[in-house]
Amino acid sequence: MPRRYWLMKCEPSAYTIDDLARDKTTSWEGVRNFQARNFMRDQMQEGDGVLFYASNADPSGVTGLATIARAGYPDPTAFKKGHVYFDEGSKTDAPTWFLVDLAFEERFPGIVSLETLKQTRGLEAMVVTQKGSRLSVQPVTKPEYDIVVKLGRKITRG
DNA sequence: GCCAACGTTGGC
DNA sequence: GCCAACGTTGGC
Repeated sequence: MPRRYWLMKCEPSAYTIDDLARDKTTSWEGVRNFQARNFMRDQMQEGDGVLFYASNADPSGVTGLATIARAGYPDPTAFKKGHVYFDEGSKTDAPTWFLVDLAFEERFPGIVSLETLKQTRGLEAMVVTQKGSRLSVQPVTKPEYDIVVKLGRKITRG
């Protein structure tokens, strides 16, 4: 299985690339969307590349890189009664929700803004640049990933 | 804070 | 199985 590439969104008020740099690894808990769940449960493999995307930010955009440190496994927060991510329908013997672990890889010197992504040739088909795209876990092609990495390392400010 | 676009739910 | 109503996402 060749290495795959992904984009994962998070609001800065919840978690940032700096938090990940500090923590080294984190569990991507709380995703409650079936499409995103399916990617994490069925397709993500250890070592896959991740574009870390800050949504609802100023500006929104890719702030760095991570790798998948652990492939999909049941989201423990779904089983915790009283937890914000608790889901009564998710049973330990038949879990509804899954997550992956991320490992910090790189923090870009600036943000590759959504506007930049939209204006960059080769990224026209990226899910995140499509109008109304709300999916928080998205597949990214290797050419797209490479272009964003190049942009991220080049950019000098947010 | 607004609101368009989207996903989910539930009545029928 | 349709679809209106509702809640959420996320750019602006």
